[in-house]
Amino acid sequence: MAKFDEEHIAAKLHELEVACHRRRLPVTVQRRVIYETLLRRSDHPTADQLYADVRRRLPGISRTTVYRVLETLVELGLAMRIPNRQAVVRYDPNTEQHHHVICVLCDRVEDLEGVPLAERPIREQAEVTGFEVLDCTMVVRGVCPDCRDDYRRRTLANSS
Amino acid sequence: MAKFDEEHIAAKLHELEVACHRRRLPVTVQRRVIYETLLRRSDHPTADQLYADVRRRLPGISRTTVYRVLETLVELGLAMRIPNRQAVVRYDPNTEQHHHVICVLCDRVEDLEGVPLAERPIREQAEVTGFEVLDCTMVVRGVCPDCRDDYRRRTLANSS
DNA sequence: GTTCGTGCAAACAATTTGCATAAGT
DNA sequence: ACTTATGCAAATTGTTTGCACGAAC
Repeated sequence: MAKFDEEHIAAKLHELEVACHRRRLPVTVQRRVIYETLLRRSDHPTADQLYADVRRRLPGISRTTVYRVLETLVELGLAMRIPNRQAVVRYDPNTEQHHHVICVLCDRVEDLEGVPLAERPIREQAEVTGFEVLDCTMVVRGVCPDCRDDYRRRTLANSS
Repeated sequence: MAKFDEEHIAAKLHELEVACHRRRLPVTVQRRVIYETLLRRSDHPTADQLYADVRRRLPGISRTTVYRVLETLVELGLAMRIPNRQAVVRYDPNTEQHHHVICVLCDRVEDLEGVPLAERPIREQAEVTGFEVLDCTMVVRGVCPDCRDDYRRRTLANSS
């Protein structure tokens, strides 16, 4: 799995180069390191979490750059923003269609793979509104295992 | 339709009173006016848009109160937050299950009613991750009619 | 009368912008 | 050489908090 990961990361970094060349954007160290850092995390980090992480390899990097590079990655189709309930953007390097569960208490995000979505009816309905559909994602709100006890406690307190 | 709307709004305002009593929360003017204003809009307003609107009826109201009351409405189950790509929260007084299309350019939100979602497989998959599922919504990203030309123009420019 | 809400001002956090400098091509 | 990105500091935006006063039960 480790070897596969390295191969996977190398392949993805190559994709970054190709995408940059196609758009005539320079392949900077920052872009490479930020993308690689994002690829190595599976926890859908926020820009600030990535900043803290990237800083260890590039101590001089600025927070601004992290924000800017992440948006560039989104434009290049190499990352996606996850819509979440808080006013913090989270990023995911997996741009294949998949869904997310978000904990309503701690805001943790988890992937839901292998749920083929019946997109057809949604696309059709969306086109009734005049929208041109780009993609659809399921956002599942829930309570993660770590917060379950806390959640039960609160719910009981409210219904009293 | 107008008469129905008024009846509908009266019924919903009554729901607010019931919900407040049940939780032993005072039914304040602000709560009533903010909820009614939200009910009369179908554009999924942000807290700030509602503030501007509510101000006309309650000139002395503070922005803080609008934010606080909206969160109370969510807790009471009378409104829901819509996850959107920007760092701005939007509110919807329709708490029935329904989905949303969001314009990637202007961030406008439209309802998608009548798309029965096959929730079963999603819930099952979510429970594999250990999450207790509360609800699931489809988030469709797309381009609204007003932004379509702009979008086509940008896309062509990028692929050149 | 007691509890909870409201308004204000100030704090905060996440994100964006303008501009001079430094890299990448 | 030329273009585009980067780093810094400052500005902006959306939202939250502490506290004194006022309204609802």
